[in-house]
Amino acid sequence: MRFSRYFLPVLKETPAEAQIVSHRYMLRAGMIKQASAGIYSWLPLGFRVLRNIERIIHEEQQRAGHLPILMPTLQSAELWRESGRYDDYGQEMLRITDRHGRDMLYTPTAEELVTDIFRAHVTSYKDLPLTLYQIQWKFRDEIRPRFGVMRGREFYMKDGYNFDIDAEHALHAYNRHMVSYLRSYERMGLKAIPMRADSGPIGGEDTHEFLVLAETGESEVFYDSAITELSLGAREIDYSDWDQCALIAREWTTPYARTDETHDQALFEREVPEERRRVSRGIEVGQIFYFGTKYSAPMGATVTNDRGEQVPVHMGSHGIGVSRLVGAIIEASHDERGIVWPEGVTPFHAGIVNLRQGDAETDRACEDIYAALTEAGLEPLYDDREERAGAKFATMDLIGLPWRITVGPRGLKNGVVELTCRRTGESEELSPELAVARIREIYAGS
RNA sequence: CGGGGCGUAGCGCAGCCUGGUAGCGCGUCUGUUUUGGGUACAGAAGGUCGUGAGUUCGAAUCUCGCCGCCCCGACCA
Repeated sequence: MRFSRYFLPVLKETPAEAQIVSHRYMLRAGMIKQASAGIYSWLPLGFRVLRNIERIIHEEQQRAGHLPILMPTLQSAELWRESGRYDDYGQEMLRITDRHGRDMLYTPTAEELVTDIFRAHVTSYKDLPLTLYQIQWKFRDEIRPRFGVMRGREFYMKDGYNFDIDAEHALHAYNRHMVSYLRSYERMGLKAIPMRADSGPIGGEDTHEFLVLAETGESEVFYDSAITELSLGAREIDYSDWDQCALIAREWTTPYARTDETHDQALFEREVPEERRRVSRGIEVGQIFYFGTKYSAPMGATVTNDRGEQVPVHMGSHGIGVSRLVGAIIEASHDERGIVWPEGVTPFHAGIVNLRQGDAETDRACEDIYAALTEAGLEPLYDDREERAGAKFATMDLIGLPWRITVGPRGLKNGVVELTCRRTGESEELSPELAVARIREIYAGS
């Protein structure tokens, strides 16, 4: 993409309403524009990141055997009366009346609708296990939206639902989700810690929240520092292997890690040696639940088991805040100059900075690099504006592309360009061909 | 919803107290200049002062209503 043909309205000054760093940078980098309180439009750069996160989640969900579907944002109140949540959910649920006076609502979550789909089509234990998920807009009429996309009223969320014949199978689904979530966050360059949590309005018995450590987090968290050392890395995972999933889940849930909701100071002090105790803040970026037959029983989502009995299915649900993750990643990865995107979610793989726009040789060198990267299946952002070097550098730093190739007449005289890592600030001079090769290497396999 | 604050050019703000018909910086446009970390000079465009009513000869400024946004609290992916 050429900067001159892109829509990237960067701001030099910070809009007054933005309080936290991710919100400030998202506005300054031209990623979002507020439409009203807690509701945002996504501009091209922000939309790219949102799509990248979404893509990773889709890939990891399907790798775990889960099936993507898409359910409507507007739902009839009827199903919600059936589960009893129409009255329970409270003011947070946005209620709408259609022209016939029918009660509708903008979905805050979709247990009812997915259960309705399930009971209409699944009748035998032989069709289990089944896990359906979607990535869809949700609306929760928060009392006080704030922090940009971190606590919007409208937000983009992955929500999944597993249906299993009994508690043991549902437990495997729970573990499987934990592993698939850990993998997803890792691919996004995030350290997200599963923490024992409260179930809130979803209800249920077992639940973990995934927290990204950041000073601006809304939850206070208490954990054993050992947990931040854990990593899935290149481990081969077989999602149909109950033991492997259970082992990984145990690995991540054994060290003490809880939010203020469930924190137990005495247990914390008993279990964790003092030098490993950490008290910090975290951003919730996902949660998984097992809630048994809470919805299946009242809504009649039953199957016939192998003894010919009608039994309600055991269910769980799982959510990842996709739009919130955009903010959370920035909170976890930025410096005083701007965003530092992890390679997994970056809106463009590399930036090309032309230091002497209009100089025939420099222009051509930039075009060649641009073509070579594009040829390699990568998406560069070429800053071809008539701007001074300083302005171009400042923009690149702000929008946070992890790699930058700087091309100027001075270097070209010696046959070199500069390759700079946004995270470390380290630069090296090398030939244009080598610079392209290095970038290809960095993104190989992703 | 309780408490606090704000709404003036695309963005950041001053002007309001003490009414006299709107200004600064950045950005934008034109030209010249400059070119390896937000260049300099000259010129230009751009505002129903959130909105409705009231007071007044006269309202951005005073009064009341409404709308919107932000911050603190109780709640949440």
